[in-house]
Amino acid sequence: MSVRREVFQHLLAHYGPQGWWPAQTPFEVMVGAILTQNAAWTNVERAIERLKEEGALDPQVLAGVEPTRLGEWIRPAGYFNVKARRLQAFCRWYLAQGEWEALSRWETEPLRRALLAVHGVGPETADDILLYAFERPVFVIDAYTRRLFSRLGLVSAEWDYERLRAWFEDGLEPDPALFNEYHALIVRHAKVHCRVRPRCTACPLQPRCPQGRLSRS
DNA sequence: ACCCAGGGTCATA
DNA sequence: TATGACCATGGG
Repeated sequence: MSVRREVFQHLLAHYGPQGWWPAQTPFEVMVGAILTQNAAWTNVERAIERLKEEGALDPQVLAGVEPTRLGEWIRPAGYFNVKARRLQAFCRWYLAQGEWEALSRWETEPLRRALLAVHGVGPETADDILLYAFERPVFVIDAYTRRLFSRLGLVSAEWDYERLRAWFEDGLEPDPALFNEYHALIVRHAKVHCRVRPRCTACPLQPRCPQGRLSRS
């Protein structure tokens, strides 16, 4: 069994299933993936709740609304002017491609490249969408994943996004449910254990639990 | 007061 | 290709 699989088993045994992505529809996943860029999820929840209240959790509505008004709706998520433009750029593309039903028939690689070509969608956001909205076996790399696995000594801190993603995908079965749970568990471990309990007395990854802060690059 | 949060774009060298 | 500035709210 690969070490990638072992770490997963430890995390799952310790924290249990995380039930990601917390959304009712694939489109809500996509909106959340853009809104959560460098933002706390609790703030994103407020923004999404507001969109629901406004009847605006819909690509047609989001694409057509006045940008300043959309900015007010999503203000709690931070960077609201930037994210209003990103949401609208995404929705225009999403509608032009025929929404989820048409996009779900694309192969994963072309779909990934198309997502990356949308303004405001970078590698992590694209992979969030591929994994959690389209259930494709794509491993999401975030700052927590880098920190955890580099401090475990399993990867180098110098590796770029694509190399890290390939390392995970090459060492695991290409199972969307596995990748779903794994990424969620990494986020849970970073938040609940390393930040809230910095002394690390009951770490599921003993004896080398990674601690410390994320360096702001 | 500072640090961080489920990042990405753009200008510059 | 690789840094750095910039975006902005809310919680600990």
